[in-house]
Amino acid sequence: MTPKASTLDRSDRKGAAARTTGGAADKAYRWIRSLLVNGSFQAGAHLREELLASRLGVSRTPVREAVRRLAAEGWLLIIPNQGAYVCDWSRQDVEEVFALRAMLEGYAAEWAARNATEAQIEELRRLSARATALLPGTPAEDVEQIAELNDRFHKLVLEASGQRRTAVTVAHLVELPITLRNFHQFTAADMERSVSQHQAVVEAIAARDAAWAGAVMRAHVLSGKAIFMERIGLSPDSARDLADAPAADGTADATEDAFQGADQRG
Amino acid sequence: MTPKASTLDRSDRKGAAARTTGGAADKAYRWIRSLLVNGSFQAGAHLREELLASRLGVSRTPVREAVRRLAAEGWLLIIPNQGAYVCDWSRQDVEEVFALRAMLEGYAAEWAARNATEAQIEELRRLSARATALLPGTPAEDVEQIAELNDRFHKLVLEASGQRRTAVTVAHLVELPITLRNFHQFTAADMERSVSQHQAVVEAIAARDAAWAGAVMRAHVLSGKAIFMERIGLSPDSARDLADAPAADGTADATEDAFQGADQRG
DNA sequence: CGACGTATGATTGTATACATAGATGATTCA
DNA sequence: TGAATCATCTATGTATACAATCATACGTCG
Repeated sequence: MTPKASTLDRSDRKGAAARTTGGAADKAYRWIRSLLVNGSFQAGAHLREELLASRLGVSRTPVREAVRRLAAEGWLLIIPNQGAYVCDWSRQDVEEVFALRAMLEGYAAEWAARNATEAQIEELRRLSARATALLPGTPAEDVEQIAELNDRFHKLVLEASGQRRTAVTVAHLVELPITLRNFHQFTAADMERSVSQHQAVVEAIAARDAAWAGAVMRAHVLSGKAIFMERIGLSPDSARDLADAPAADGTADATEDAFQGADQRG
Repeated sequence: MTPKASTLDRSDRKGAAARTTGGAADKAYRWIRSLLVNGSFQAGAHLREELLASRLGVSRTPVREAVRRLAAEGWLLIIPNQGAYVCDWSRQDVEEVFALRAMLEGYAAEWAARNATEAQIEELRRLSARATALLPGTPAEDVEQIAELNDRFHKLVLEASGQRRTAVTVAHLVELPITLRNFHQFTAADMERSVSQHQAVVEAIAARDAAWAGAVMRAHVLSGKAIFMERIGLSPDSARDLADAPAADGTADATEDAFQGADQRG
């Protein structure tokens, strides 16, 4: 069998084909990414290829590939002949990402209302219901679960839309530190509202009402933005930038420490 | 000096710092990309690292990096342990890209109306005027010029918007075979309309009317889509897909031939 | 005759070694 | 003392060699 499917599953396929045990490059990618997600690196930190490689027990080659991939996805900034630095995010960047997500996911929701299969709608209902069930307690551990359900919900809407380029584009935007760590900042009330909004999205899609679905989804995303901007102060504008971190006050040590909290699920 | 600037100039910076003579990886990237742009590879063709490397006189390592980058940008599809294949584009994909561009560039135009400096507006006027001046003749060579002006115009609007993530996102969408090769399909009338639409965009931005600017830009992009969908028949649906090309009817030879037309500006 | 299992060849994936550019620190001169 | 230059050193960039994996083709078995 030769390659089928035009375009889409680029990343999906790679992830799928190489499952969990895939190549060393994928392992390195997932590992470094997990470190970035849970904020183990401070913004502006310099990632050294050899250090990462030795930590993972692989050579620099696959680490290099992983780093390049992460840079392409917006996690890292690569300066030629100098290395990879953890990106910092200004208030402007954050607002923009949410605005883009609102547009794109709203668009996807419209198409999902037209194209979703009954099975997909049912699955959306189930995800929504499971999140609802987890709401009352929210004993810290469940937050992780809800975040996971939230993630799957949004991905499923994108998939159900049939708009493949949109899905890929959104994936690049969503896979950002802020967005991922976002959910942990939600209060119980916030999560309750988020879950009920998901229900509204399902309802709109099930009713095959594209305009409604789009509007609800846009509102949902922007509502998340509002919560996020409120919770995280994110210093007034542009925050601190990468400038002085690199090697001044022992960033190397900080980088060292970062590895300890890592989940090496390889 | 340590890294400044948050986020944005990721790719820009790399391109800038490594100018034209940069590293071998950049050279390979530009070379392969140019081959993809002018359609030297047929859809579904299998790109072999070693062949590309020997053609360019470098090792596989930088070629590998270039290929991964192009895959991340949507030009190629990488299948683990198998290689990189040139992506094919279905009618669905094309329509989607235009729809996304309309949304994103419309959004950018709105912000450009708010944030553009007088100098930027003046530059937009100049670009628009130069394109108008080239219109009458359009002796095949000028088409290239107009396409170039068109490109700069759109990029400048994105820049003037101050929305950096949007600019990066659009760049990923625009840098697609169809979009690039699009302009060559325009008739004289098409180009005339396109140029006049640019003028309208400038007018709206200069008037600081965000809603107007956004609407005009969206109309402009979708108008381009209409022309494109009409000119290129793009077989009814999904076109041919990658299936049977790889090695059946001498794809290797086709790949060989592709290199001859390449502009090695390295 | 068809299908499955196996062997071979080609290509990608990874490791290691070397070249090169940038940063850091010392040294020297004004 | 300050600044500029140069040497050294670290980390990235590239080349090469080796290992693993997949596709193709053949042979054998049912």
